[in-house]
Amino acid sequence: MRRALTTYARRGLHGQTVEVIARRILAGEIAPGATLDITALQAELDVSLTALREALKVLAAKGIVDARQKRGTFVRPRADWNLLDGDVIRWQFAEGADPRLLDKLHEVRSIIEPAAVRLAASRATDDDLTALDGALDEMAAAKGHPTAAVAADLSFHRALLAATHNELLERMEVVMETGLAERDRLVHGGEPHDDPVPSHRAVVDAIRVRDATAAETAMRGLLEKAVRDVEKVRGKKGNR
Amino acid sequence: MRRALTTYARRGLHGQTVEVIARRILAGEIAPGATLDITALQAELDVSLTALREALKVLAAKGIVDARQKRGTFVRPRADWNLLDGDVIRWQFAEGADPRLLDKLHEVRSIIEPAAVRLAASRATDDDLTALDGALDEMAAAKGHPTAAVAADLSFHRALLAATHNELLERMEVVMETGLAERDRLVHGGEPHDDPVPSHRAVVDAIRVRDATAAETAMRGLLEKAVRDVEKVRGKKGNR
DNA sequence: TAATCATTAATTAGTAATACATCTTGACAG
DNA sequence: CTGTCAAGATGTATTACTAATTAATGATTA
Repeated sequence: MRRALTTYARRGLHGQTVEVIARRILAGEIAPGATLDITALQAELDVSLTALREALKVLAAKGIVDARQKRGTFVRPRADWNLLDGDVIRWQFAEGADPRLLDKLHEVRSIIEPAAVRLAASRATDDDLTALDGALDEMAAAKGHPTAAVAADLSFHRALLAATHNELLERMEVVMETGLAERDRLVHGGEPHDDPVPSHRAVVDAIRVRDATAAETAMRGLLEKAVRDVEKVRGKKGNR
Repeated sequence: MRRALTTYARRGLHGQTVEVIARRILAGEIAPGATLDITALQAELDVSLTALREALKVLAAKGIVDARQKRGTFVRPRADWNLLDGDVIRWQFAEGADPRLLDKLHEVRSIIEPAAVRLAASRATDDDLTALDGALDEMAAAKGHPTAAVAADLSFHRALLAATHNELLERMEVVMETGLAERDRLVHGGEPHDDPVPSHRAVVDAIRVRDATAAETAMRGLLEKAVRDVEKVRGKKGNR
């Protein structure tokens, strides 16, 4: 059930190096098109050239930087970044994040999930349903424990995507994961929430009886509630 | 307009090393869970340890391998792979590809694109429409030139996703790109095709007049045609 | 005996110095 | 004005080494 938060290995000195450079770029501190001063970075971060290069290879693999002989290592245009990469999404939230990112993530989620429940309704196996029930139990048990509630929410949505039996849809998890967690973080601290279990159970029940339309409707209900929750918090905090 | 095919830098000896190892893993030659014999690989590919390690960093960044001290470098379970990464998708098609991958890609496409045209209908700017018209022109000019036709098709779908003004949706391009290209490759060689321009123009026209429903309908028509084309070819070739 | 803690060994992580390959720039010739 | 070639800058790769991490093993102690 437990899952790694990052794809690349974050262990060791080298992992920190990746994080530091990535956050600088993602926060806009180093702008697209700018060439990285390798020697300065090396001195500042106090790492060897080899270690630094390995860190940059990770960023290159995610489309963030590119190294060209004689021209240097530079930040690629944002259009080339692998925004569907879990690490890239996470780094964006780290600092100076565009608040609209959350809306964009939600937009993707509200495209994927209604379609996903339809597929789940036609393809879910007994194991999938067991996993979904498990997530509901987890959600019920998490009442009053914000961290556990977020984890349960993620479990539910993961189980749902898994029930589509389409690997690619399943991996959309990374897009939703951070958004979901961020939303939960934002929303918590508001008034105590109404029990999320019934609304989620409605989705599972519809999948169980293979009623795609009912499942989709129930899911759209969840999505609308998510929007209302965020709007409520934003309104309170005076954000637009 | 031209765009890099890979995200990581494929230049140099190192780039080849990544490709070789990636393809072996993606083709199943090195199974998930297996530990890589670094020294053997080094000898076989005739590269230095450093170069090999940098290549492995690229794969690590895409969630394909993980290196743990004392335990070795091993292939991560497929569930951890960044399947939404353009390189990973491309590598899967390279050899021994699961034919169902194409169906999965199409499934994602048929979820994303109808939703995308709805958004495009409400958000497309004049520039977006110009880009779409340009893609239609390209498509018209490409008549009889398979390669150019594929390129034009890709331009169209890219312009469409761009018109949603959601970066994340825009990056779904990588998921569709390879699938689209692969489908076109598969389908060409069949009988001469009917002109694709009118059906695509219908989508653009609906977007221009901001008729989301008409745009969605037109898009679903395109998607169904895509399915029929592939089925026709598969039936002919005796594939199931 | 069973639990705990220290030792060992295997393997990746990191350093450093150096040589190599290749791309860009710009000079020069046609 | 255009193509070719040389120089130099800079990323790429090699080598050899040391450090850190951790699974497994064995010793010690309750």
